[in-house]
Amino acid sequence: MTLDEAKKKFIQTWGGLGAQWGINKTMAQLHALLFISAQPLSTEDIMETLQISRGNVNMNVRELIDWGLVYRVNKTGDRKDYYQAEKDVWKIAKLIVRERKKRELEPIIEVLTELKKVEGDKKSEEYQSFVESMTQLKNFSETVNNSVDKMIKADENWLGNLFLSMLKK
Amino acid sequence: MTLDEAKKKFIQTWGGLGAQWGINKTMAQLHALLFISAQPLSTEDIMETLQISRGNVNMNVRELIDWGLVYRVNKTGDRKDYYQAEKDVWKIAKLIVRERKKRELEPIIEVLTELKKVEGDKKSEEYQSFVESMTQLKNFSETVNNSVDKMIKADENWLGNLFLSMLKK
DNA sequence: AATAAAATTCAAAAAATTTTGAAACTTCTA
DNA sequence: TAGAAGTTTCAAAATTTTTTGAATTTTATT
Repeated sequence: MTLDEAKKKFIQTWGGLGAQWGINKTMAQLHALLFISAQPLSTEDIMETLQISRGNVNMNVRELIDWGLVYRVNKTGDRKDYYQAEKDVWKIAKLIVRERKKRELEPIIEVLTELKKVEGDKKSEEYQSFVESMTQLKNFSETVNNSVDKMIKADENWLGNLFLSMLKK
Repeated sequence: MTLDEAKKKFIQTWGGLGAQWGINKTMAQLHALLFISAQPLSTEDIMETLQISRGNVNMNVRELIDWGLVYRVNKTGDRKDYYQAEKDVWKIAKLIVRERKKRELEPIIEVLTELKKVEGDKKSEEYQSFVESMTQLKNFSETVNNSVDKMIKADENWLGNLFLSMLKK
């Protein structure tokens, strides 16, 4: 397999994977393209490579920047914006986990907290069953939430330690 | 909030969450409905509650059964099939993680292994950059894969230890 | 300030996904 | 084994999501 074929295949595969995780295929492909690109790319570069429109590039790049996965960079003596992806896989994972926690996990915990307060006949099987389900789910969600916090901290310590060891040298 | 309102809200919320994770909204709602239902439900019950067609119920129930999240049960003296969801939240989490590992993580590791073998000018920055990206991603994926294996075997405090074990390799 | 180059927006079009529902099929019962 | 009850299938319709591209806005240059 040549380098170009391999890049193409990676972009396709990553796009497909993204789609299975509720991420627009083009956004995932765009992320893949920037992730494997040694140089920052311009809107034109991306349009050309992925064969998509200017508006589409703009929209998906903005979204990736929102997630913190892509940076806008400027080349001196060039008015164009160039885009560059975060390359550190651990950082990428952390950014995605942090964002999904904020967007999905925290809101669902709020909702579950509300739903546990439902009114009804406390003796009925139906009522007890529902409250029990909400309780179980809330406990689970909170455990995941705490674990994610730990993970984000653990990763920072890991980076912090690395930084220290570099200074010592 | 009454019990019926709470159930409705849970089904809506769960459906929305599923959609953000690449799961068909109806499938997620159907799962929510069965999850909070004290009794197994028939196709008719589900059609009625979610206001969807027979074919739609059948398709989504089949998919949930494939994932291991829903069981088919029979009542004696009744020819209808009834459906019941797994109620243990930790079991549900394990089933989902196991299935996504099999469907997504393992295949991507296969692809990354292939892509690392790309041919090209080993001295070029472009080549080195690509191979480095694939290597990083493959290492990460394998770490996640191993952690998931441990998690599936472990008991309920798996998650607390998951990310730590990922960092320790 | 005028011009040019690039970025952004968003309504409409295209594409993809989901849903429907009636026909076909299966299973059970008398 | 005929009929009834229930399940499954899948082509077409409906809906949702994504993409396009021209008009508008922003930014930089002379």
